[in-house]
Amino acid sequence: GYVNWCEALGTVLANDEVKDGLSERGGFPVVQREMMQWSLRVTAYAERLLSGMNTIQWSESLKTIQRNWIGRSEGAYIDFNVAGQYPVSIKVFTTRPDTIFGSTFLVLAKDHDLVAQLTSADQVSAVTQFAAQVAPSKTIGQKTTEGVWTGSYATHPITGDKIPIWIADYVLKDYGTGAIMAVPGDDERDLAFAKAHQLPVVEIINRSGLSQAAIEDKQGVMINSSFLDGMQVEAAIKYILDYLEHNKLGLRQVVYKLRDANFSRQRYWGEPFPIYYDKNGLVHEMKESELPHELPELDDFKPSPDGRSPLARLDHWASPSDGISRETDTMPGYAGSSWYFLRYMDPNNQNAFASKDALKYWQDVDLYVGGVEHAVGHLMYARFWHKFLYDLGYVPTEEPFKKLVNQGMIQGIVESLLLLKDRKEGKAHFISSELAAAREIPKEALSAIPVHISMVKDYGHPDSHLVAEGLDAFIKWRPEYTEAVFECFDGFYQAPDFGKAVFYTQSEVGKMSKRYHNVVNPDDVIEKYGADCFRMYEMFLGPIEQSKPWDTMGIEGISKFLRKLWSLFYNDQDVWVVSANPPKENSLRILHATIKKTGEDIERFSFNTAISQFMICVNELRKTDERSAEVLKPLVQLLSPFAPFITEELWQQLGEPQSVHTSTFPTFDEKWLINSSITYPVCINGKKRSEITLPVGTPNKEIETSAKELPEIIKWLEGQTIKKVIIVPEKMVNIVL
RNA sequence: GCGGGUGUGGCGAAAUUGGUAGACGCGCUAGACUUAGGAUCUAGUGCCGAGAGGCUUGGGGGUUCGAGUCCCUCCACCCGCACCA
Repeated sequence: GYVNWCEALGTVLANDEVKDGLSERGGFPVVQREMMQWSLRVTAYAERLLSGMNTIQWSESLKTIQRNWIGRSEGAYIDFNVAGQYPVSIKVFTTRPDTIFGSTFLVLAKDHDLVAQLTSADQVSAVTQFAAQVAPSKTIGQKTTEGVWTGSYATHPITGDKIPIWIADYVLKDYGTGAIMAVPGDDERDLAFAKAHQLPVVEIINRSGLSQAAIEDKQGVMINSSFLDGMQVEAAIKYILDYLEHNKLGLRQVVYKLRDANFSRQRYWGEPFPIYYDKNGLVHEMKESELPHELPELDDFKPSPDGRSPLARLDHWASPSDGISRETDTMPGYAGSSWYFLRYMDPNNQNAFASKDALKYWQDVDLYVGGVEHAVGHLMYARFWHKFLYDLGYVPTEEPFKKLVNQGMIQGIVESLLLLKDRKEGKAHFISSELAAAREIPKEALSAIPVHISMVKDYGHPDSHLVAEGLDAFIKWRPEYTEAVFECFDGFYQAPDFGKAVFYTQSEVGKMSKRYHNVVNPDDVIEKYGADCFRMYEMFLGPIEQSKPWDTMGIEGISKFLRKLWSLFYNDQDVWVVSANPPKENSLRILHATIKKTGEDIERFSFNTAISQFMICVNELRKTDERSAEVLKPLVQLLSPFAPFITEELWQQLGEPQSVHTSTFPTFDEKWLINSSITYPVCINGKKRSEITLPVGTPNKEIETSAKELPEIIKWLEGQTIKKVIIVPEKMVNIVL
């Protein structure tokens, strides 16, 4: 069949590897090309890939992306006979069979198989010319009404009317049947096309009385539709489907956008297929005794110019004996990524990918953390693959990934110099962002020229700016601006003398990208602050699923925290200060509160709040001068998933022979969490005016009396009548006036 | 156009079940120590106001003793899909 061929990459690609007619990797043009290829029948699992989503804990957005990709629609096939060419008929797909009486013409994709046969002699030149137009290969986002008449007519299956058959760009060959019955009375695109080519329009749905109902909404009453007249749309759909099926004019059908996935690549690096062809070209599987089938050694990995795999050049391998040839294509990357996690369950097994026992024990992947960019590629194929293995009885679950969390992207700050679009005396005129704001210069009058963040002083700070060195570096980097003037608060500066210029940059949150020259290399951060600090800061930035900007300055907060933590163990003379003395009550209270809070936070992936609790805990412990091992040991254990290196070091210094990472997470003791008194906020009409601390178990009556006696409250109550007093146990007091 | 999501201080954010909005951190301000400070420590820091006090979770409305949280409505931004019949 037809496949996505990318000349530049020298291989075919799966649909999810093609975006807007270009290869996702490299952005090279991709064309349709007829080739003999292996493909995975993912479509056979479309329905189960959809229904399975109800059983897994994935984000709604990710599920939606997969649902859109599968693209299920329920409708019908309807046959239209071609007038004068019996028994030729055109099968169309529609989700709105109820609108059949409004169908005034048919439209085929221009590469539909019947086009040549339907084209009349006098239309041949028009049709071939139109078909030959390099289809603005998926004219991105643009609707078009281009098309031509084939010269033929179809017979309306119910009314028997003759309706013209057209070809047009807006009907796609690879969706449905590649042919539609156009209903300009109820479809925007059909209507636009009908208007452009003066084709008749019949209203078939009365929407009067319906407010602003969108044209696609399945609402309204049928009109001009013979026996359907007067029915509501939903009822009409059901009725006409029964009618079509009963009279053998059509068939209920569900179609999907999802297509079978191409599984052959003309590359060296990939699993070779355990397949060979005999002299008649028939396909055979390799015997199990011949497995594993491994890639042969090769010196030159480039594809051969004829579009065949590099393996095809290796004659003795490709044709091991007379009349026998091997499959020389290899499998795509997603072959391995669809099941590697199963192998982890039993990595040394020589007989199977994993033993029954291992599979029974491990089952599936409990938690998968990954980027949303895999939504329609890897994550879809892995689910398909897993269901297939399940059907064969090789895995115990239908879904591979029970719970999935999409981590957000770390963004960067884009630092730009503002350039006035109007040049000053013919020279480029840059203006400090403070000045531009003060003068209220509109955005349209300015271009933002991204500047490399190494040139910016106080990068990430609100006052980020360039001084003389930065400006020098900038014009050296962008010589076209050598002559430019830079307007700062205290006047104009120009090369070569930037003097004491302070030129403020515009700072915006955006992607970290080479294009914006704002990529922060983790290696550099780790070099300066250490891996623990880097890791913790990434967790501290915000909720895991949210994209958030990297703020270089903020990392100091975590760095300070780790130094404070260290200072609980070593004083500033680097002397070990941990003692075996028992801790005081307050230390135990904060420790156990921290065990509880961070344990719960970890369970709900709220790492940023767990870290904030660690900070509170360390700050509290530092206020005392006790350095009790009884408190510090569990603290090190709590922190070990967050700062694995520093905690391992401290753990050893605490005299533990085993790794902290094999120790068990501490448990909290409820008795250290119970308070003897409670501080109640006292509100008047829901606004806090005072507070009062009372022993636990104070009866409501007493709470109320005490609250009313507070001086601030007395003041507010003066001359007012109390309507009621609400006391929420252990929470608050609200006096309603 | 359809679908998903997000709007809270100068910034990143917290508030888990309708109950003290702004925890924690950055930044900023003042002070201490210091030859020095881009180190450390202390205090302050939502906004308006001299103060009393008022205002405040994108805007407007509602339910409630009480709303960031629930309901209605509008707006802005981000992401995905997009001629899907």
